[in-house]
Amino acid sequence: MTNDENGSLDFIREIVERDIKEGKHGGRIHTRFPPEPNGCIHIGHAKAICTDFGIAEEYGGLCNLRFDDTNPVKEDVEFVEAIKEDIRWLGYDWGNRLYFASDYFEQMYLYAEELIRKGVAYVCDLSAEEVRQYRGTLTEPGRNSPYRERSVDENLDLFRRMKAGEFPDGSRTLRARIDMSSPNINMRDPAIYRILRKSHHRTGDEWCIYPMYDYAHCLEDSIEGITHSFCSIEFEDHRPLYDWFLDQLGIFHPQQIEFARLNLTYTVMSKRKLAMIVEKGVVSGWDDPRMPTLSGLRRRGVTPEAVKDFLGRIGLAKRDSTVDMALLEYCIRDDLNRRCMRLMGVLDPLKVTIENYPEDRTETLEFTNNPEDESAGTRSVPFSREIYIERDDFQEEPHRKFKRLVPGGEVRLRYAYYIRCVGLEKDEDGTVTGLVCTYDPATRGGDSPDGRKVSGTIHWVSARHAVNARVILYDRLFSVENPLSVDDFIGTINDDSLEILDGCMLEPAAADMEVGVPVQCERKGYFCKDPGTAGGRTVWNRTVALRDTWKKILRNED
RNA sequence: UGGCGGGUCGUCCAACGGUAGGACAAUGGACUCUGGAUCCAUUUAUUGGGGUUCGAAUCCCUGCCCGCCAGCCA
Repeated sequence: MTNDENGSLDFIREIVERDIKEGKHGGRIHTRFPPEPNGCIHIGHAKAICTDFGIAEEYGGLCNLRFDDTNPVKEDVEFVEAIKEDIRWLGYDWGNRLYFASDYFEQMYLYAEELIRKGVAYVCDLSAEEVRQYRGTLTEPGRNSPYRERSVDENLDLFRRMKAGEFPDGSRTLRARIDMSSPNINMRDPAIYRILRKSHHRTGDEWCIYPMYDYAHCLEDSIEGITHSFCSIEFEDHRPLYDWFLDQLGIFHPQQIEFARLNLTYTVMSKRKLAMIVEKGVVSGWDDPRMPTLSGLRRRGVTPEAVKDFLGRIGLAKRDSTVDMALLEYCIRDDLNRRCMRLMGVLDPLKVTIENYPEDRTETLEFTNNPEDESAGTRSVPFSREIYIERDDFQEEPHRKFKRLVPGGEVRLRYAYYIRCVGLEKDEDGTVTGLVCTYDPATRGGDSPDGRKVSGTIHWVSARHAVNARVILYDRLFSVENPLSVDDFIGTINDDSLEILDGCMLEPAAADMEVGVPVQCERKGYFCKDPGTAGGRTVWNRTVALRDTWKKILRNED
């Protein structure tokens, strides 16, 4: 993500380059990625990760990983390891700079006492409800708290007793003393500390007061010597507060810069909403291959390179936008096309008997592993009298533009032989249950010596050698571009987002494929082996389908 | 209706006072032992109105539209 598709710098990199040029912070670049450990990383977070880590990398700087764990009621250790794994998967390294906001609780407390001594923070006894009433509204100024004029000594005494656990949860807060009539509601004496008796995943019961985000975050950045603090656009009107705390304390002052978060069509990108569909069992978990989470994409077979390519293409700006899922799919195909080994896999098998091929014979044919990459070499694939082809590669009464197998017609079996359909078997319902074909021995390898052409080439698998597997087809999780445009976004879930196919027939090489490594099943799409199994058979996830021009032809006829 | 931030092809991003360009998508064609990939071509945009200027997407004024903010969440 050096720059965007145009070769021009995004506004953040412009700022960074200017700061380096002007020698700000001695030309030092130090960023941080500050996740709250309360959910899994999704591709929207990946945009932030690639901005934070990517920019540090590009400009010879450092990026810290810091868990922003200031709210023990929402956070959980289980997410800490998962988040670290996702960042590593993207290819980033925080070295020995793994931090937790909770590491700084003592220092933050000391800074708070300093604010009290300066007369810019006070202990307020108003209840949460009262605070709300005093705050005013968007159009009306707030009113000063009756506790706003307490003396420094009284505030200090009260704050220390808050810390000592003398007061019940929620009974008091420490607030910044700024301006209750500020048009920016964030500046209307925001809370700095709340009383909360909840065991913290790292500090246990050491604290019963916890700092609020606005107060904690700027301090965390300052303590770590962060030069550029990137965050999403909704924090823009928190920036005056970020700056205020730092200025009051007179400590190292990082620059907060906001950019637009990523939205994608046909999905949702909020931890809360993703958590909801996990909890409701709409998907199998955070790593369900339909989820926009990094663990979901990974399980589906998407590579970090594809994700990073995508992120590089969408750019970095302030205006809110919704990127077309088709672009992500393009990036995935583009990446996989170049790297993936090809395999023959028949998803909906139709048995073909080649009547002039000896019953007891098996021969070995050489297949190209990847036409895009000669170094990928070749492999041996067995051929025999009975094979499977894709059911929809045969049409008894062909569409006028159909180029595959038809009664009496000839087609090429990929890298094998020309075959001609000479008969078909049907059950009592008239459903085709098998085909009888003849092959031309002279076309071995797939070329005819007489130069005659066939209209199409289809894939196949030797019946006797096939690996029987379950294949799961995934589609977009939601049926509408913007699920949040309706009241009940759960109602727009795409009922066809998952399709289980049993009895799929894969060529023998499939058995040797590693879990999670995507391959291209020619003419069908990209697939990878899932960690799970079904009835002793392997399960394959479809990463993404190949572009399907045939489907488009049919669609455009309607 | 208070504040802050935004409005450029269908979508995303450029153009930083000097020819509005790229990518994806779409459409048409070429090629092809994957109806894949590749290649070529085509369609489509500066939020309205005023100004400043030789010249405005860009600067100014003024409408309009969109997003965010009234947690003791982050």
